[in-house]
Amino acid sequence: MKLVAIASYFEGEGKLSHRWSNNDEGVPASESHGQYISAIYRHMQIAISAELAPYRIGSGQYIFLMAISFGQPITQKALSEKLLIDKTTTAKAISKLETEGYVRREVDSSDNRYQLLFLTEAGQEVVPKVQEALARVKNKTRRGITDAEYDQMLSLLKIVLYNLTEQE
Amino acid sequence: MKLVAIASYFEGEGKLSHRWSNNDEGVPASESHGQYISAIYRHMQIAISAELAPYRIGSGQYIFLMAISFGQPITQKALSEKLLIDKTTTAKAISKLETEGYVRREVDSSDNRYQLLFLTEAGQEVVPKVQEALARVKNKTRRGITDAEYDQMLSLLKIVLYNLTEQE
DNA sequence: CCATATAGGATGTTATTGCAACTATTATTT
DNA sequence: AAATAATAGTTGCAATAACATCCTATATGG
Repeated sequence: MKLVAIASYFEGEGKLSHRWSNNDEGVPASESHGQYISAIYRHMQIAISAELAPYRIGSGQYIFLMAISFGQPITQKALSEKLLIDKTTTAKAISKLETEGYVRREVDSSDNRYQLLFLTEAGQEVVPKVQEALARVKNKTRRGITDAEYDQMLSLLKIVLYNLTEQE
Repeated sequence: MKLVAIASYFEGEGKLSHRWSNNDEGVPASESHGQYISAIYRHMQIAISAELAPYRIGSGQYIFLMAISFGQPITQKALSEKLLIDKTTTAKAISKLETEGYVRREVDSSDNRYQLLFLTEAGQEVVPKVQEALARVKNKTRRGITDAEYDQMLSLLKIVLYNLTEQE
């Protein structure tokens, strides 16, 4: 896939704006974050899939692997809430990670509804490699952005997410 | 789907940070935009799907409808490049819009490989409604963000997208 | 104690998306 | 002019993700 032009259908013939080509009037009021969020999401999926292919981990599974490694054991329900992902999506991602041998399920003996999730040995071993791969993608995509700007962007993204998920 | 907790697996037990709960040291270095981009993307898809359901337009089609309305006629190839979307995805989205009666295909007589895309009458009529629906989602999600901050966020998102798509 | 409600997961289906491979048309090369 | 390249689009397949629904286990109300 050749990526040539802009992401905004509001900009007509314009090219993807880089920092230095932003005009002085700022971003047009008609522009929306949605288009950029969407394009960034899709292309990050592509980049991460390529990075993690050697470990047979897809772009739909790595977040769960990382979350489990952060605080195991954890239940699927807790994962879903933490990552704001539907519980059925979580169930299927965990199944794949289990099939690949990275995650182990164990029924909580105090409440048989719960399945506690642990990393296997293979899981423990692969986590650092996944972290490195994710860091590579992150560093590539934030080139030319200062720490302060990056922090600001994250703060704003958090507000957007909050507005999307916490309202009425 | 109940959305309760945080989006970051780096934050442990923390809750989704709102502007006012950001600590003074700023965002931890380990946090990444990826998780927020992903969550925002998925929840925007949900919100937009709900808004556009009455018109039988899915979250995968509205961008194409808007882009066609912006500058018709246009080819699928041009749409794909403009929106940074794979051409096969474009083909399928256009098929749906055609089935719903919003878009019309016409072979370019000067080069039979091209199919020029136009809005139908129904398409012309639905576009303003789609714009309103998108504006509702946009306005909801940018509550509490000033114009200047929003502009800054878009500028930074553009850099991220540029880094993802224009590098080697 | 039993009926109902609630909670955690699993399964089936559908929509979005990208890749590989293909067809058809135009452009280029020899 | 014939063979080969390149271009626009389509089709088949697989992965991600959500919704509806169901199952099982625990909690709660009568």
